[in-house]
Amino acid sequence: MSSISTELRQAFLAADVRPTVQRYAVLHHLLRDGVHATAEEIFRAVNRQDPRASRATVYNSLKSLTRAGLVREVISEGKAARYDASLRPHHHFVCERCGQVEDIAWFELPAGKQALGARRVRSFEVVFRGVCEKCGGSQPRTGETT
Amino acid sequence: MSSISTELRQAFLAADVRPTVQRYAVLHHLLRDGVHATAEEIFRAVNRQDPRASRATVYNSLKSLTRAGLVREVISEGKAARYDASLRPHHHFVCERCGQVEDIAWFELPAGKQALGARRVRSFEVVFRGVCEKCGGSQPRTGETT
DNA sequence: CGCCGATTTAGATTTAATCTAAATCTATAT
DNA sequence: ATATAGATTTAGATTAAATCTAAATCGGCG
Repeated sequence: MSSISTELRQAFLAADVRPTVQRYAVLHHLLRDGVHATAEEIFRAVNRQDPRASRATVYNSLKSLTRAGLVREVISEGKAARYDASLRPHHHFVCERCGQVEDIAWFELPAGKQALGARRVRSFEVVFRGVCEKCGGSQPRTGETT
Repeated sequence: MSSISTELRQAFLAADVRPTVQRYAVLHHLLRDGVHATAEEIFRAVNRQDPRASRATVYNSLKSLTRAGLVREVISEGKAARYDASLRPHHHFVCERCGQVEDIAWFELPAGKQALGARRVRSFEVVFRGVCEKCGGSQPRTGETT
């Protein structure tokens, strides 16, 4: 297994997180296109190859990475929390049928919406809910052959 | 204890949820201004007075009410899910320091943002993250006496 | 190289949520 | 009002998720 890439190493250092191979492995898995994994899934994925990481370390890593802003917890339907890499901002769509969470291209809010009284807003995201394409999506009830 | 109010009874029937006293008690607690309670908190609150509800019933009720759209699960910091009554739409603000979730007045998204390809969007909400007023909020770093 | 504090580890523990099967309740028809 | 069928509630057991513990290891720095 190769060492931690310079690019990610930079991200770790900039975020003041010690770059360990385990943390790297966790982030690496989440970086795979559109993955919204649970801690358990990450644990299994990471342990299919080197370096390994115990369950506790996966949780610890997710916590460090989340605190650092490299990862964030996404809205989840089930009980187990799901995470994704948050290097690029994006919104989310949650399917009410299958529970799948999809990434939505980033867009800004109308000016002024980010000012919320005396609160300091550091980030935001829009969470859409509905029916995904695979579960029915558009075509409300057209083309039904019955 | 009085019976289920006509108003809520209507909401239950319209949503096709059988109006039981336990479900009413759960919703009633969430209706108290700005409450974002966990199942455990609702369980304790409900059991301080009649009618009582078992833990399982609190979970069952939350599930029915959520499916019916009378209640929704809010973004939560900790592990236990939190719920609020969703009779009126609103957005959320999550404090990264204390974990508190606050309601934000409703506003629409710029036209066109609700169309997400072949997905059918049924609802959405904006989740802001940052520091709440009590934890520091604005005044970035003014008045520090050091 | 050798030290110190941060990190990792396996397994136990705690906490949250679900399941089970029997008892009870609600809506509807009589 | 009473009977009936199916939904709901219940206490407690069970499963699943996340955290904790204390010892071993690692990474960065002198």
